[in-house]
Amino acid sequence: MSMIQTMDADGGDADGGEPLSLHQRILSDISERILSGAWAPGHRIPFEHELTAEYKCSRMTVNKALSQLAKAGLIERRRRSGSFVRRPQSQAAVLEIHDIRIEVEALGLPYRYERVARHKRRSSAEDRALLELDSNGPVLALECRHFAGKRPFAHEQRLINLAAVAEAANEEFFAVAPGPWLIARVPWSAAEHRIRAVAADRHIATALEIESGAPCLVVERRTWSAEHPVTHVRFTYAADSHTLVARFTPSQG
Amino acid sequence: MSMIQTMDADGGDADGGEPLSLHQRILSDISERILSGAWAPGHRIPFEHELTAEYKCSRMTVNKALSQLAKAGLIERRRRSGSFVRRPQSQAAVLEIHDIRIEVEALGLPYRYERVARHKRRSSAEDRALLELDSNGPVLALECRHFAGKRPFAHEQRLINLAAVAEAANEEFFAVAPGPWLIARVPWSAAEHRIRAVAADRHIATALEIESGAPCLVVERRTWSAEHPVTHVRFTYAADSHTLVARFTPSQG
DNA sequence: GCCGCAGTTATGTATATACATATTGAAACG
DNA sequence: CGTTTCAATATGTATATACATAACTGCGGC
Repeated sequence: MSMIQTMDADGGDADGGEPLSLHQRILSDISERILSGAWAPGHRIPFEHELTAEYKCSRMTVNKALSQLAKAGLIERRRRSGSFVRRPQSQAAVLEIHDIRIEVEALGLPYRYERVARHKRRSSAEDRALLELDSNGPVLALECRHFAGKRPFAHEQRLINLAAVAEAANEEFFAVAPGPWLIARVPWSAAEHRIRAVAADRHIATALEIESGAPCLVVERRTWSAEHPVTHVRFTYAADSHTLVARFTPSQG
Repeated sequence: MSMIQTMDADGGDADGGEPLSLHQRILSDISERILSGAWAPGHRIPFEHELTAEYKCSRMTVNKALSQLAKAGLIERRRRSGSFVRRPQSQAAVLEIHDIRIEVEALGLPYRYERVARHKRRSSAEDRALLELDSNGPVLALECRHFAGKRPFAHEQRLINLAAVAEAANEEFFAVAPGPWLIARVPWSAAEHRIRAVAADRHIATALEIESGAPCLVVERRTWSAEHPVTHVRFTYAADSHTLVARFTPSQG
């Protein structure tokens, strides 16, 4: 009894070896077999009590690993029946959307920000549609440009709901871009992004110094914090200046 | 002693009440306070032993909740110091990329698939660059169209690595689109997506029945299974036919 | 043969306990 | 006064145990 886990060289595969906890090792062993295809979708993975015997550990430890695999969507657990490898369903990918300064500096180019216009106004019907706002409270409308080197990199059109972020009314946004300013102030938020291609209209074409009608990538983001609409922003990129990258790696717990 | 958890009406907030487990309730209580801004970034959340007293449960139960919050990125845990609300960093969003049939049918339009061309060949240098392939093994190159009603909805150019998916060599892809065919066969995969705007060239313009030079959304996907390149696919959509949607909700346990 | 009621089984959740580990703050010491 | 040491503390991981719950199995009664 007791025995409280010494966990040194046995098992035998003697691979690299930063100190992984046991449940993490179980998790990665199993997910590797699933991702390699050794255990195909539908395959029943060993019962908890079998893994308990294999790894000489308690059921809680095995359970921790399997619960995480289930939450990650790699397996499905059914009482009385066991745990089964799921078949991959919707292709989901994680899209990381960084601050534009970061994007530009990652290209090795100097970043510059310019505020083009700023209007405080009572929200129009169009504003309310973009922000998904009920009341006709005040909003701040901003137009900005982000440069990579000498060339315009992105055009930004933004609405800020002043009912949610009152302090924005006192900020000119000459020096700070509204994105980082909001991130520093609004604690945690949910967001929805819409991505599409458009032809540049005259206004955008001038702002981005491209031809009217040229293809552009548009990323629109709507942001909520604590259920309240905070901001709506539309970024427009010239076709050749920007590519979004999204990755998906199942689990990697 | 024992007491093994009866867990009925106390606490007092008497809200809705589908049967949440205790650690889930702790988790959602805390994440609500973080997301509402009540606990701002940097705030120290109660110690495990304090929550233990508040919820009258064991430390393991509290620990389970806090560990999950840490893994979800909402809090940061430091030994000896406590757990702290993190400040949100990179805006990350989950982009769900469904099968095109699903996308089209979600619009309420009839879906039709058409195979335009199919070539089996030894991989060219360009093929190898797209697939990130080392050897010059055989590949299958496909060109297809997806229709929504009478109009072309998307154009698909695909390479399949026949070293990874040998059976594809025997499939004509007249009736089945390569996407669903592969998903049913390749167990689990990692993927990388690149999204950008382009102007339609002559070939694409003809295929999508749009004007040459019109803006298009391009989604490229590279897929691996068990570290081996499986397929590279480029979908091209006419600007007005398609919008990608990505959502981000922090945590949601 | 069919239906309902146990019993069995695997997972789900929780407890009390034990020991490991990183970190901090204060006491002891040169 | 600065440095080293040490104990206190909060989290990290694991154990053994207990009971709950869902779902499948088979048995018995009709």
